[in-house]
Amino acid sequence: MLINVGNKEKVLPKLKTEKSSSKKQARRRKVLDDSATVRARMEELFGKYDWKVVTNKEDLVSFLNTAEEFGFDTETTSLDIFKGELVGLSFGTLDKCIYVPLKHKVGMNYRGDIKEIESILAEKKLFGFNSKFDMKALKLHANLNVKSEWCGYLAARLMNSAEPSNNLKDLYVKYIDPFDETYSFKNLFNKPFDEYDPLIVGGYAAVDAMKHLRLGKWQQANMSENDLKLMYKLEMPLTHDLVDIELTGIKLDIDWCNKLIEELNNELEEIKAELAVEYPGLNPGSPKQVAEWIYDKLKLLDPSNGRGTGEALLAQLDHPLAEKILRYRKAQKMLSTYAAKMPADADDGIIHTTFNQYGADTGRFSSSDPNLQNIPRDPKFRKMFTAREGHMLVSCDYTQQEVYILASLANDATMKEAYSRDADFYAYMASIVFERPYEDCVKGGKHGHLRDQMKSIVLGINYDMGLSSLARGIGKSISETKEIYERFFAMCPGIKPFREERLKIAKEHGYVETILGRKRRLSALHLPDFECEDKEIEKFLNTATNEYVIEKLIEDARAQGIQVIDRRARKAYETRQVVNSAVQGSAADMTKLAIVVANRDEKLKELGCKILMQIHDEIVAEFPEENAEEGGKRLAEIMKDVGTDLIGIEMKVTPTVMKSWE
DNA sequence: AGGATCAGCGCGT
DNA sequence: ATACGTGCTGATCCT
Repeated sequence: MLINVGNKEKVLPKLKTEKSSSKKQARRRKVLDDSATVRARMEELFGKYDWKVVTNKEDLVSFLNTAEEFGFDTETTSLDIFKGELVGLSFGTLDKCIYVPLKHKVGMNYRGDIKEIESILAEKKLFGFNSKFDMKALKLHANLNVKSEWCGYLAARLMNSAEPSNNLKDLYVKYIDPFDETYSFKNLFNKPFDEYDPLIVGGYAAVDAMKHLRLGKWQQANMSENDLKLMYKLEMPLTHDLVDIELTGIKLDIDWCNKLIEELNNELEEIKAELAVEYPGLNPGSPKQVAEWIYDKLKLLDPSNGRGTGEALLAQLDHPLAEKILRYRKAQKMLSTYAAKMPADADDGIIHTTFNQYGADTGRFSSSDPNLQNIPRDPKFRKMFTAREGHMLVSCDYTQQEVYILASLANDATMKEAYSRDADFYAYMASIVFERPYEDCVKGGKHGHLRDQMKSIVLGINYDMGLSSLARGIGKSISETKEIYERFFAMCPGIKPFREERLKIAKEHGYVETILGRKRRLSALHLPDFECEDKEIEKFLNTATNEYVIEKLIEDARAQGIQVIDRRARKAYETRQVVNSAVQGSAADMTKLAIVVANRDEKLKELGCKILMQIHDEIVAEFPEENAEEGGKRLAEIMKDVGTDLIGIEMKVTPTVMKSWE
């Protein structure tokens, strides 16, 4: 496995690490291009390991008979399994490993059908790293069904959501062998793996399998009981489900895509023609050029607040140029990211996304290549995705999933009461907090706007919004907003203690937990606001309360060349993450568990249910037409029961049956 | 000329 | 000083 997943810097935008320089160095290292050099480099890296190439069934079976647990790995010619080939397969014990070449263009390949070892593999515990990729590749290209016991990537994410790198090589050096050299496919090889002789490069593949086992065993021995449970009850079953979900894919309505493409292209041409007349030379896709027109040539805005050209800013301008730019960007986005992108990514008219089941540090999924979790709400674009012949799509979504979870985690009597009534939640909450009759607070009622305000406030609580941004959101003054906020906290007595309790735990232990005990690590909350080489200044800064005095002191100290570390922004950021992660991460727990349970439900199996995708609080599945109605009900029921069991509040799930997604 | 990376932007829950 | 993502284009740096 060559993918480096989930390895993004997640820090305040301003903070930088020294990571980029080492990457540059790696890039400069000379690529190996002649076989003698490759041979020498392979020997240098893998000569110390006990590895060999296996090309016949007897040797393979006899190796597999030596142990019960193996690391495993696959080699492919592309990270997109639908474009690439399966080139080989490797297995490793803790000290021996083998490479089984399947489709090398040079040297000898395995003689026989690898499918024949399926039953042997079923008896073994296979440790992978991002093993979903390998399972997919084996299933797609060799019809070989494998269920991995362990995924080192998922385990690493569970053990430390803030791990600086989730790359196998980095984890291996950090936890298993500090003297092992890190290397990557790219700086070892300059042509596809199948163009090398397995006898020369087999070590590269075989050793990874061994490393997978070594890392996995270390993780099992060192992770908490609860993390182990999450692996075995949630993430591993889920990763097996995702193999099928991703391989199944979702059908595209190509004709409809083409229609959208044509429409958008026409619109873009029109706008470009209009722009060319009055604003010659302007590329509307270039923020820099747009800024030049707005700030320099037309002087529509004063650049003192920066030279941004974002939507909110342009929309205020009320100028034909701004209006055209916005229309252009919208159409360009819809075309390049959606309408044209989907058919381009499809394989035989089917979209196979890749879900990263631990994509976010909260535990949420992400989706890529293509991302199916940010398809525009506009039904025009959702309609690109359609059910197969004779089938229907069923979409089930949790109603206000995160708000239910907030009510449960905070154990807030008012919010729980709101949910126990069969009423509009936000309208009910508005009627309590603003002390108005419920009927007046419903959508379209006399005080319907209070419902909208309540919605913004609850969203604000979830993101731990500051007063000023909330005030902007609901269109009130800061003091009015403050009053509303205070009334909300008074009427919902669970919320404040919940925040404080979570924050206290986070400060003490450095993490916040979801309902299933998934941990999100935070690094700065336990540290003081300020650190300074001059301890007297440090003490003063950390005890002072006057904002102005603090700023002045920092300024003076820095002017004298005294370093001051100011963690206030980071700590405020992490404070917001504490509140949100508990809720967002618990929501992720809920939807993940629902998929696992649904995929094991006998009735759904009988009904021919195939789950196609997850969009955080929504699961989309496909059923044979005649079963869709019943299947939707069953899927919704399962989701509801899983959620209700988890949080102790009756969840609501709405199924929708449709031919195309909407 | 073409690849890698960054900034700015905008789409979703 | 609103949480979590992916990915496009253009700009820029590098080979």
